[in-house]
Amino acid sequence: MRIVSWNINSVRLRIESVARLVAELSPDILCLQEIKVTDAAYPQSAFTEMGFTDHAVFGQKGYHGVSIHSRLPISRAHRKHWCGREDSRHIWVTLASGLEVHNFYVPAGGDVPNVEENEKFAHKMAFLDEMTEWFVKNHKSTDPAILVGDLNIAPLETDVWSHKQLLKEVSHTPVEVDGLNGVMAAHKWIDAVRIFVPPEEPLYSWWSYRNRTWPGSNRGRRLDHIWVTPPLEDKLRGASVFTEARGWEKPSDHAPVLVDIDL
DNA sequence: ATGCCGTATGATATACGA
Repeated sequence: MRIVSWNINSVRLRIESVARLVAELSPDILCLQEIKVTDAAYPQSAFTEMGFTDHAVFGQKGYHGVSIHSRLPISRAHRKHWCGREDSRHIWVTLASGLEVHNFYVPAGGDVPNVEENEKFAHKMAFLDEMTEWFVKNHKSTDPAILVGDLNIAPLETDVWSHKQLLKEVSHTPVEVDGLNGVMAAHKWIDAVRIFVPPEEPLYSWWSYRNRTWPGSNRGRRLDHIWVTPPLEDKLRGASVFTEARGWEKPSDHAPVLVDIDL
């Protein structure tokens, strides 16, 4: 089974890019973030044409929004609000097999990495704390589960183009990395991509629009992740970032991430 | 410190992204 996760940065604007990705990678499950559209205006028929039979959308006007499309039967879809807000940042499905697939869009966190000076950063940190508590309380790490999404944090030194220069940049500050590692440790989440791309090797999934950083200077960050619980570790067969999509016409600033699991 | 570019919106400027 192949799962692909992609921050699409407007699904309506890039629906043809999604179709191209599906044609090239043939995912069984496709998870999108930043769809930036309401449920009512979501282009669901395009996904049916791509071969997906089951759909789950958690949209929002203008901002955020996440969706899951599957060729395998979805038994239940769930949508959850976080931090007492109405944001659409988390949708998850239970497949007929019992496997859960969680799709997240963690808050970006604004510019200033200080919870007292920056309300957006406080929201990001609170979101991580809630994630930690929620998974411990609501799920068992001994059950097979997959978590994907734009987590907006690059945890390893090799997950950014310059560890030293980004230590005080939101997405790579020590307090965010600690928060993300806390989410992982509490539920025994395993970073599937780093099983196949060694931690010593630089790996990015996002390159800013604001500088001409791609592909020339390659000033990227690995903000997009795929995690699995321990029962799935031995079933992992591959994982990678599909970097070339960042070079397509009118690209998203994020590249897709994919994992193959023997299920 | 700022701009760089891109997206969305009761939009011809503004908020947001990270």
